[in-house]
Amino acid sequence: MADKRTELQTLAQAIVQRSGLHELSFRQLAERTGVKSSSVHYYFPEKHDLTAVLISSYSEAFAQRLAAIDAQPGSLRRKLSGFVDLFEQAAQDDKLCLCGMLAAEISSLDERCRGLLSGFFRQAELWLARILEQHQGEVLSPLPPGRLAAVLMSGLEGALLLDRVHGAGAHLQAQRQLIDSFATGAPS
Amino acid sequence: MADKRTELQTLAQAIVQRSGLHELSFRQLAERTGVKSSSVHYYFPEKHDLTAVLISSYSEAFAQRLAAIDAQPGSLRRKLSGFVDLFEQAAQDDKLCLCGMLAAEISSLDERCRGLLSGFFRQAELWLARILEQHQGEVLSPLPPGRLAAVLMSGLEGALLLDRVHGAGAHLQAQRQLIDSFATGAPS
DNA sequence: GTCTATATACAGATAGAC
DNA sequence: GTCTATCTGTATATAGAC
Repeated sequence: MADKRTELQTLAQAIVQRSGLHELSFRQLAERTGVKSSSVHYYFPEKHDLTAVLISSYSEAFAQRLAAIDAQPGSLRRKLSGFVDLFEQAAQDDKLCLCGMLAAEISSLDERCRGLLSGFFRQAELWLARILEQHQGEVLSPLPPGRLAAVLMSGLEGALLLDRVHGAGAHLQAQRQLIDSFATGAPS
Repeated sequence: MADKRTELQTLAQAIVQRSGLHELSFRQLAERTGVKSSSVHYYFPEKHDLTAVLISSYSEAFAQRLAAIDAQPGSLRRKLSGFVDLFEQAAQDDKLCLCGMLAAEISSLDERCRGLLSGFFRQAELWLARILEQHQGEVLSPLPPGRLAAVLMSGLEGALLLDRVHGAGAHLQAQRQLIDSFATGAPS
């Protein structure tokens, strides 16, 4: 681990993705990284500060992965499959999307964090809508790109949620089949 | 309110649907119903007991609404629209589905509650799959009923989640459009 | 940067009087 | 059934020494 701040942040993110913001405590964070809770407050004065950093860095990492998908050419189906892979990675670690988890806990977030959260979803859906528009010839659906983007984002966040309760990956798999049903493997 | 137990249960359900299990405390529950927290423990000895009752009664009420949809004949599109209405009602109250919320908080549930939660989703998806199968002539989708049921359930739970953050009902609306795109209004 | 020590608040839960 | 009173644990957060 590069430094203590990064170590704390990485652990905090994993805890939120697995168990939620309420299971994240400065004490636990301290114990599991070998410092005292007051030291955690040195890096992140208040819990809202830590939360905001988590959302920001998660959004940034997500954006980079989207850029990586953009970088190499491919069909719509291939690109959307790459998008689903981002969620699959979380699922296989028994995690939710950080922002999906925080969306459920929105009543505990301050205004700043709510804005960052909203930004994450806007970013993801704008990316999806743009991809769908760029490959419109490969879309076998009457839904306009923005609507289809909303369907996919809801579906993927919901699939992560439900697969932890029930179904052993079946919900994410069903989302893949939905995509295959409207995205042809045709020329880019 | 019929009796204190019912009053407590009703309030508890609303708190969980709006803010989650962690925001539900025996103290708050007591204050807002005019008793002391020890009285709440009289009705629900432990928090897990209250949680289990909430899930059970929510599942039961949900099943009754599904039966009401079954009761009056109609096209697939009409029935699925009635299903979405159940989620729409929660959304307009700024609530999530109780079980969607608890799915996010699964790490805080005991085994009994997890089983009840799983039962809720199984029930909902089996109903959807049955409806899709009964109206298979009206389904314009290559996905088998079970898969389509999983897609819809994920999508609706996710839509409730995302609409609270971002979009003012757009995600639920997009789910309705998805349904309209594959469910013909054809004869029942 | 990390520590000790502490303030303050609130959580779930129980004992026992009435 | 409802109360008072209390136990115990944990949370966020801060002051100030080193």
